[in-house]
Parts: sequence; C-alpha cells; structure tokens
Amino acid sequence: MISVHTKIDASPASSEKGKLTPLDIEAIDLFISFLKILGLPKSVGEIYGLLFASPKPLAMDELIEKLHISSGAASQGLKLLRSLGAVKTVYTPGARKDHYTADLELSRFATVFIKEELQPRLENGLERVRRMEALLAELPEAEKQEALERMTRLKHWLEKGNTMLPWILEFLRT
Amino acid sequence: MISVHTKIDASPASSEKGKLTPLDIEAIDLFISFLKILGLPKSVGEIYGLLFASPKPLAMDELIEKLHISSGAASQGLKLLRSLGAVKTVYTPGARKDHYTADLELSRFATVFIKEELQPRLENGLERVRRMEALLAELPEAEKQEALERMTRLKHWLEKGNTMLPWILEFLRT
DNA sequence: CATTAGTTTCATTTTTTATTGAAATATTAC
DNA sequence: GTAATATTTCAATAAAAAATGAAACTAATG
Repeated sequence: MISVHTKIDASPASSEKGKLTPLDIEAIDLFISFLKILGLPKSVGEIYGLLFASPKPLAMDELIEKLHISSGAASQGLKLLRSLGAVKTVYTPGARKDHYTADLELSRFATVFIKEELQPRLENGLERVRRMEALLAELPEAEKQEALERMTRLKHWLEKGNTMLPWILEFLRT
Repeated sequence: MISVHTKIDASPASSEKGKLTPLDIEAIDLFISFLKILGLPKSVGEIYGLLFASPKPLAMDELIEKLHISSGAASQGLKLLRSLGAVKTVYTPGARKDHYTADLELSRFATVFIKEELQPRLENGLERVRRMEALLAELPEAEKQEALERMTRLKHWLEKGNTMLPWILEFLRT
C-alpha cells in the first residue's frame, strides 16, 4: 500500500522550506485559539500548531523562519510547552540542533487548565468562604441572615465545582 | 425575631460610608479571581464582588467611592455585568439614581464561559478539521498517513469536548 | 423649559503583557 | 583546547488591554 508514484508535487502541500502550507495555517489558527483559553500568548499557539501539523520534528530555526518569530519567543515558547509536556525533544542522530515534536495527548491542555486555573481558585475560594463565615458573626442581626444566605449559595456552588472537576479529569483521561 | 436592640455598632462590620468591610474585601478578591477566568478585567470583578457582599443595592457613585474606580469603569463594568445577567437594576421608589444588585445565580458565570468561550471554539475547531481533512488529499502518501492519524485524534478530542459541555451545563443548571 | 443630577461614551493615558534581538551561556565539532 | 553553532536570558520595545475623566447625552425636578 506504500505509494509508488510519489511524484515531486508541482504545488507541494508540504514545506517548500520556510513556507507554511494551508494545513499548517489551519492548525496554527486552531491552536492559537485554544491555547488562548489557557492564557497563553499567540506565539505559543503558533509553535504548538505548527509542530502539530508537521509530520516530522522541527528545529528551532525552522520555527523561527516559518512563523517569523524571534529566537527569544521560540525559545521561551518551547520551554513553556515542554514544561506542560505538550512538546517533546526528539533525539535525531547526527543532528546538531535539537528537534521538537508535538505530543499528541491533547487532553493535556484541558487538564492543565483545570489543575492550574480552576482547582486552585476553587480551593482558595472555599477557604475564603470559611473566613467570611467567621466575619459574619460581627454583623448586625438584620444583615446577618441575608449575608448567611449568600455565603451558603457561594459555598454550595464552589463545592459543586469541586466535585465536578475530578469527574471531568477522569473523563478526559480515558 | 426582628432584632430589638440594633445598637449603632462602634466598629461596624458594615459600611461606614465609602469604606470596604473585611467581608467586602474577601468577596471582591474572590470574584476578581473568578471573573478573571472569563477574561474580565479587575474592575468588573470588584464591582460584582462588592455587590455580592452588599445586603442592599448600591448606586453607581457608591461603587465609585468604595472601589476608587472611575465613572467610566463603573458604567462599563455594570453594563457588561447586566448583559451577562449577573447584575440587576433594582427599582428603588423615590430614588434618583439607579441601584444595582448582584444576581446570585452564580452558575451563570460558568455557563457564559462555556457558551461563549468553549463551545464556539470547539465548533470552529471541528469545522476547521473538516477543512484540514480535505487538504490532506493533496499530501504525498508518505505524510498522509501520519497526518490522517493526527486529524483523527484532534477530531476525536474536539468531539469529546463537544459532548461533555452539555452535560456540564446540565449539571450546573440544577 | 431650564436647571440639576445621573449616566454613558470615547479619546487619551496608564498598566500589563508579549515580543524582540543583542549579549551571555551552553553545546558540539574538530 | 578553541572555533563554530545553537540556545537561553533579559533589558528594551512594541502591542494589547484596562482605566481615566472630561464632554456629550439623558432623564428627573421644580
């Protein structure tokens, strides 16, 4: 089933060196949009998107050339993506430069978002609610009831979130 | 059960005009942190937080005074929060100024986030994947297989998200 | 209907965040 | 070793986002 007539394409869909294919562009756009949810800058989305679309690992200077980003942005973006486990360094025998490839475990992004953005805030929120409940004692009776009701609602909602997140993590994992 | 001796408190836990109580501050901090997830600016979190902590509706100038924000920020923040349904205008008989109160349906924020941030991106993403699959045809056979695998993974993940979000919405609703 | 009070708008400023690129550091080749 | 190449760091700059406040607008009062 291996192709027999892999002719050199006249309008190659894949990299004619330093140029993005339409496929690359779609992937980049998509990941810019998704990684933005995590609060990551455009350049990081671009890097991941291009690596995702690339059949083979890319070196830093290829990223720089194709995406027109600075070496600093490339270096920092890769560092960040590696720290998330979203990009891996690939050993390429006899190659001077490091080569990078996208880890395809996409759930990783959602997981990071939940663990780093949502869960800490929920926990912090619950702690804060406890502190607020303590402060309620000092309120005049008239206000206390109403305030208590609000605290209860807030707590309830935070707890709901707190129980839901592990389910989501589990669902994503599988 | 109505309090009989509502003495004028020496160190009032509630507003001695233009000053935030410790309770206010806790609530404000909490909502700044949460609304930031939605990409909302600090001032909006402050406004909602203060309204949430306030037993009675507040006028715009009270917000401005207590939070030390400009009239512009107050006006725009309230407008935005009203558009989300998170803040309501309260009719106060014989009052010149409008008065605002926090809607306590907190799930609203999560709902907005899901409907405005997540769902559109997922749908857009799926559409994009379709476009990418079409582009795959032009790839040389060697790359095609690998690329197809990636597209499949991406699609799978987007679909997974797409089925999960309605569950979450439903869970939040109840 | 004119005066005053309240709110919104929006050009400008401030603050925050992201990017650049040259210099410092690290790595590989010879 | 040291020359050549690759990567990281970080101060400076650019870009994006938020806040300000004066002016325009709107609504209520007498």
